[in-house]
Amino acid sequence: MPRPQSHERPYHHGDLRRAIVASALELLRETRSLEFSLRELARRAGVSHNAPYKHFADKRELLAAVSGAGFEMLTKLMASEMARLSDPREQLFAMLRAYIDHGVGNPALYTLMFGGYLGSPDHSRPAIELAEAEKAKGLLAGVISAGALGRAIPHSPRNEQKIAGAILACWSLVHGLTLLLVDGLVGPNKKAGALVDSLVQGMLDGLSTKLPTLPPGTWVGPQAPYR
Amino acid sequence: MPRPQSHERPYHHGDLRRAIVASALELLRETRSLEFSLRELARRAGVSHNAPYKHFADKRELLAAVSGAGFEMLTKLMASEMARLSDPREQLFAMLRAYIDHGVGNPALYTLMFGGYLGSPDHSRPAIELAEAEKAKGLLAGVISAGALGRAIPHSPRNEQKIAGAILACWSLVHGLTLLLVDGLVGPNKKAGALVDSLVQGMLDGLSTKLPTLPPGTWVGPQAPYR
DNA sequence: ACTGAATGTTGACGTTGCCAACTTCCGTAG
DNA sequence: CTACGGAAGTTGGCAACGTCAACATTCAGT
Repeated sequence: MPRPQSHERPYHHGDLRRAIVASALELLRETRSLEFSLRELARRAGVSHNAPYKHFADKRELLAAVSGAGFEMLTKLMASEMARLSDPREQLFAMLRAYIDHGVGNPALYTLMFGGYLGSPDHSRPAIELAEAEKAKGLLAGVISAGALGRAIPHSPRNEQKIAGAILACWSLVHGLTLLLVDGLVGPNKKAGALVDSLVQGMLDGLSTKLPTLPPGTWVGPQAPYR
Repeated sequence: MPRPQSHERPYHHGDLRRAIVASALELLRETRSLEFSLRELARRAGVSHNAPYKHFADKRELLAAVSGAGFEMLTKLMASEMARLSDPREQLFAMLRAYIDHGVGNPALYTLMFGGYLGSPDHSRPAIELAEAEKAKGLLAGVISAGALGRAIPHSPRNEQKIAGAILACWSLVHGLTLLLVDGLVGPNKKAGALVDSLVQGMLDGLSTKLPTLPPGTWVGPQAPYR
């Protein structure tokens, strides 16, 4: 009398963790909202409302994993865009466009990644996220170091600070623009590609001639936020 | 038998709406987290858990009001910083610094304002917010139009597009940088002022010589987001 | 074959956002 | 002056949520 149906629902899901993260990504994309419940994810995966706790200590931890997956997608996207080109300058542009597309194409995910959900109480981002975010930034840094600024500013120890400045400037610009687009504070965003092109173009030209030197003690990378 | 205490708790609070928004701002600043409950606010105001519903239809509406208050504070801050200077260029720098300070000094509020909490289902920001955000942007636009780009690009119909580009670039840069600082993805942020100075400096110099022309059809201002 | 660790389930608790019905108070029309 | 209608606040209830504790099932290694 056990098993009226044959091999339905084998008690152990097999790969719940992945299934849950996948469902979360799906939900984010579909609903464009980040207010989904842990229980809903469990339902979608066809398990009980408490099963996820065997894989995530917290809802927070779940969100961190989802965010991490988002960063992973982002780096993959940027890397593949970049791989099709050889000129560093063009690579840079392609990457930045990909960055924006990723954000605009999946606003809820982007908001989760950068919206500061995590790091509320102890204001520290989960390690998973930081690692993935670092990779994304590394791509940017690589291309810029490789000469996206033109040969006026070659990559040398002497230019370290200036290059760091350029990286930060690019990242900030693109990050901010993406958020503004996603928020609908600026538009229309059909032409986001062309938009960022012209902005970055102008900025890079400026940076190449008169690059900002970051104040000493500033570095581009993660650390304890606030204060 | 009514009124054992004298005139304690006069049943009608007097100015609940304001009190609630104030409490919310306080909570945001204190806890640096945006996960507070409507009921908690009611408790703080010394009213029942349902009183707020006489002033806000929704929690969303409450949050929108708080966000609006945040924009109001922001414009006030920027305006007062600006008023103490006369050179447009210096005004611009002061404003941008103020913008960043506002965000870094109150991360939870900033995240609420720009984190895309609102606009989930129908993806439209509450009107109150949009209006306030427009004012903030207006200040920026004013200063830039007034000549912050130097006399190479005076304010004339011919330069309309270029000026719009500069506004967008500045806003994006500062917005993105603020978020990165708040998120702790970049640091340390003690020197945020100097940081933005050098970045904007470089960018403006670049923009002044070779200003991006925005693709036709792009405008800087709110509209329906996504897609 | 036995056992311990993974993994999933059931049931419960406190809290939350919101709804409905009731009460208290104030301004104002008659 | 009084009656009354609506604004503002209260009480109680509901379903859903995040989380905890206890229990069930399965798998892996001896």
